[in-house]
Amino acid sequence: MALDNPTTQAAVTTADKVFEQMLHAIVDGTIKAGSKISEPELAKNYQISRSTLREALNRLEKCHLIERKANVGSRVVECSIAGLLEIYVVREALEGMACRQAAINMTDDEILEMKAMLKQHASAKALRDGISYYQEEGDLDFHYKVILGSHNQQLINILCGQLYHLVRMYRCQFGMNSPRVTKAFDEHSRIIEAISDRDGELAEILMRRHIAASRKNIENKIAQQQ
Amino acid sequence: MALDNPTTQAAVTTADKVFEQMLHAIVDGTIKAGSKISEPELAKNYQISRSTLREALNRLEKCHLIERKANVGSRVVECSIAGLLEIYVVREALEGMACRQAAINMTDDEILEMKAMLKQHASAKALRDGISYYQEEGDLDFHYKVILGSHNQQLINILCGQLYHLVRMYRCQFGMNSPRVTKAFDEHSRIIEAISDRDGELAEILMRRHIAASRKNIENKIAQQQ
DNA sequence: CAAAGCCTTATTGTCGACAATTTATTATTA
DNA sequence: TAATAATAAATTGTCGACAATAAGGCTTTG
Repeated sequence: MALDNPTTQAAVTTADKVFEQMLHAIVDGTIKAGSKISEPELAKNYQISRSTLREALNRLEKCHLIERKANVGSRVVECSIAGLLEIYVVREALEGMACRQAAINMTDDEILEMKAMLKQHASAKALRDGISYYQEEGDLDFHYKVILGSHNQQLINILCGQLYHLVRMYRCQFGMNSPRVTKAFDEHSRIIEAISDRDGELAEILMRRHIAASRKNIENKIAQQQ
Repeated sequence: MALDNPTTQAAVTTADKVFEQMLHAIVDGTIKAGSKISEPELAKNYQISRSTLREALNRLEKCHLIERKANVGSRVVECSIAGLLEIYVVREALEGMACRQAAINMTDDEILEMKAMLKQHASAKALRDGISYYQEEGDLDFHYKVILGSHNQQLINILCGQLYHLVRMYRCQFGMNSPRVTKAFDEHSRIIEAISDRDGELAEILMRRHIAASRKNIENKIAQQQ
């Protein structure tokens, strides 16, 4: 499945399974943003012990999806405009660098794969233009592939392991089917081109612009609403 | 104390205290890099239950200081040249952006504080030139202040909360008293100047060069040794 | 003798209960 | 009545024990 996280290995332990269930629930808002987490209640719901639940909570905390205070408890993070913009700033820096590294470190096979993926997205886009949900998945696919292509384990961990869960949460809860799909698609093409040319400097610049454009798009939307 | 982490609140629970003890032990190599962690053994050493120890281990995992495999156990991370260079790449991207944001978001008071700190470092440096341990602390102080000055919670969490423990670990275990102290000091000055001028673009460029210079310095050292 | 399979041992994952702390409620007092 | 103090309830932190899984040593077999 497109949105599965390439850094997480298959869930073997029950804590892992509960973690994944809660992950989805938090991302899609079933467990509401900002809500308090009651350990006894959730443990009963999932029919597990509190120890196991706490293990799952620790994994969620690693993704910055919940926050814990000693002797007080856990809360799901809030989704605020300010928080969203903060994430964009981090993404601009990190994915820009990931893109530069990808231009250096990607294998030729990986580049071919990316081109194929983009071609597939192109036809899917032609098919159902405007409907953006699949495009959103495609967008994440693209960004994942670039990040993985950096071959930098730290970058991969931070971006795919933690930050992207938050990104998905915001996309779900703020319902972003942006009108940028077509433009974003072109930008993706040029980025792949730069990577293919092994031009790390250009690749970084293009990726940073690509993400900054998304951020500005959001900022404009907000400005309009007010 | 200079090296204390500004993002971590005072340790109240015993798991917190054990976490801090293990943190120091791992950073300075008392608990060897790459070594396996035996839960029963450590629990006995610290005279706590395994549950509490596991809580501490989870915090260490959040800092990427240990790695866990399901049903197998935890290991302290290895310190490799490749791993160190990976961190520099991430720092170049993130601290560069943090510096840009600091130029935008720092208060005038914070900027004054940074200037004062630098002046203090200058006198301390004149006093004991060449001895770099204190300078290392000063260096971390400087970088911390810039990161905090970004006023971006995500940046602060990633850099101060996780990555900097690893940075300190590498510094301790690879024993880096680089001959770059003087040069680094000048670079710090120029960065603060750019921030003071509210020139985010320049501030980012200077910080990226500053970190890239450190990375290249290491790469050269390695190249010489071989 | 080497390799595969089984068994023993040790380690990790999970559970339920108790202790410590916080939060909510009630009672008291100015 | 409002604010404070004391008390009760609930929640989190910690503990020790059991179950499930993996690692190491042993036997067996080709």
